Amino acid sequence: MDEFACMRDWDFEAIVRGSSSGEGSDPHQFSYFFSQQDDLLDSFPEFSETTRVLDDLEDLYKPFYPHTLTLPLPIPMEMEPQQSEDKVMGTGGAVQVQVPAPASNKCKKSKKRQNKSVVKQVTTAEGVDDAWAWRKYGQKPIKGSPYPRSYYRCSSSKGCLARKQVERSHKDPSLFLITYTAEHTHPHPTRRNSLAGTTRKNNSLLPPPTTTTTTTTTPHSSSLPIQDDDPFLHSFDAWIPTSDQLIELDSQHFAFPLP
DNA sequence: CGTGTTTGACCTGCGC
DNA sequence: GCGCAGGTCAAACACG
Repeated sequence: MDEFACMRDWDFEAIVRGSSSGEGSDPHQFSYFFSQQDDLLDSFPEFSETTRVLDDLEDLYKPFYPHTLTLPLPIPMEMEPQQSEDKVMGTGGAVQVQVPAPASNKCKKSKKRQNKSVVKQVTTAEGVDDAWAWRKYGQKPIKGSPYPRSYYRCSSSKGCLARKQVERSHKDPSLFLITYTAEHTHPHPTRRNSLAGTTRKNNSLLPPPTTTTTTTTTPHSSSLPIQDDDPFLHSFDAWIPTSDQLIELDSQHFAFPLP
């Protein structure tokens, strides 16, 4: 019937609001990330198509992550907010990798805003609240994936350019891939601006309305309705470190320190 | 009323 | 140049 009906069962806000918040940084996450990378690519075919991010990442980081693993943590956070091309950090069971900017036109499929992004892989089991407030501004179905991609921008501060994209792995629905773009231009907020409008109708912590999908599949719609039925909804926010929160591992690589 | 989500339309980059 | 796909805008609406 509605091919995309299943999408409604996946609430991306679960990840947007959720994900890690900087604790539990485990260097082994890096190895996990790369060991999972093939699967990750399978899970996100559109990723392997639209960007060569992960390939680049592997090339870039494989020589480095053993070094990262041996890093004594915590590390004094004294680094200048360097705008490095790529950074690496791991938080709260999630894996984050700063995606290097594609070299000029090397990446054919690269679109705008490829300049600076962090790819973060998280699972639904992860979730610690974070004070970043994200405002959803779009959702699009992604070719090759049954799950739509959601687009969020930081609403903690006006003018903040931080954005993130959230999409779910169709192979392993417990995995989400969050891509951060740009950095927050403001201090980490202690609390949200407001909770108004954060939930709609059938919300959050309610159990899924067993196949009550009021299909509004507009043939040409770029957006798909989703249900707020994810138990992790509102439970946490995704976290993205500012440049001054990162620890420089070498001239190009960074990690976030354990608390 | 302020802030959030939803969603159709529009914009832009890329491949053919 | 055209079509496709991804990314963004903005109006309408929901919620506290």
